[in-house]
Amino acid sequence: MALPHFEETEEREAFDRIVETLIFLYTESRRLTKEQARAHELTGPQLTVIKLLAGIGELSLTELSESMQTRNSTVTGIIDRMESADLVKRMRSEEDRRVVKIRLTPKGKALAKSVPIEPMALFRQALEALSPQEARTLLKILAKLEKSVRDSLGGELRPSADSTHDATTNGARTKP
Amino acid sequence: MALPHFEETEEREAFDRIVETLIFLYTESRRLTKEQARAHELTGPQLTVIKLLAGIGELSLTELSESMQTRNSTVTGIIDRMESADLVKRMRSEEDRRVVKIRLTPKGKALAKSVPIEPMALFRQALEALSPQEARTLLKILAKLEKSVRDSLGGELRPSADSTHDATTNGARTKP
DNA sequence: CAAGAGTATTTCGCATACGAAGTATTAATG
DNA sequence: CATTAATACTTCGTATGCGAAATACTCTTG
Repeated sequence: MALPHFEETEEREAFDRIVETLIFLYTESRRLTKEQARAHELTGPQLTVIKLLAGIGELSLTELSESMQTRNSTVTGIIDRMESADLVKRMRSEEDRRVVKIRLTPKGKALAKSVPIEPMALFRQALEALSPQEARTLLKILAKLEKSVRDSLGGELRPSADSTHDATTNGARTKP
Repeated sequence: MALPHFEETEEREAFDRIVETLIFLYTESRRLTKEQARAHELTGPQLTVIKLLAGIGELSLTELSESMQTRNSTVTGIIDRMESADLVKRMRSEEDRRVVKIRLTPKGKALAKSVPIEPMALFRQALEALSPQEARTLLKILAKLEKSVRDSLGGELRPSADSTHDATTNGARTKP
């Protein structure tokens, strides 16, 4: 417990800078995604929905909300607006009538093909500045942080999110 | 240009996971900050404002919005609500009458002292799981990413943000 | 010093984003 | 089989968060 005071302060500064930079990267990527999506009459989250559905075909509302790391009530609104714009349609599941399946309409599919932008493209592009070695190291450290966060959150986490890594996330994986 | 196809795919996967994890860390930290702030009748951004002002004393609206990495119009609303709650007060600057200076009220100061939570506390706490070596490496890689993003954004960035590192950010630095 | 360019904030409309409560449906329990 | 618990969504109210336009003021130039 007798850590030199100097190093402790230095570490605090480093932590501050890490948090700061992380917020910058996230915020700026999001902002640019939104701006680019706007050129195609879409919002950021709507672009994410389109890319997710184009890759997978059909998702329930809950699957969508988990992939996008938001709550169901948020996605309900997004899908409402996309349905009004005829980009997407809702269908009740046959097996479980509580479930709503969401699919692209022809218009939605056409749009998915014509829009080249990936969600969080800015961030992806920035990653190419890293050497493969650095990318691996970054991933390893982030995974450790993720584990630490999940442990400290304990039971508070959304149920599905704690298994492996299949939450497809905002970063719409075009081909699963 | 003749990279083995295998490695290229692998790298894409790694990029996806990095983006995914980053979003997870940001989103979950934000969510918990909000939840904890609520115990003190505050929202997440309001907590950030309070911690920033408690550390520095007085900030203009633009300084606040840069520190929080949001737009002026967003902060106007946050300050409106905080002013209604008597947590903060607006004062016109003497030197430049366009500028609005924002300060804590006595009630705001009291609250700042009684609330132990730092914004993004979850994320800060997770950082302690890293070794000093890992923290240094993470910071270095994130800095590289930040530079890459700033370069590709070019002139699009908010003017003040490209100087050094004084943007205090969401991660309210209590003592400047 | 007057006209125009530039800056700081606000206002407005819209789209997330969240939690709490409500509804419909399915599963679990006795 | 009837309750009760659990799950999937929706609805509602509130708070961001953003860009575009308006307002008020300051700085430049001629």
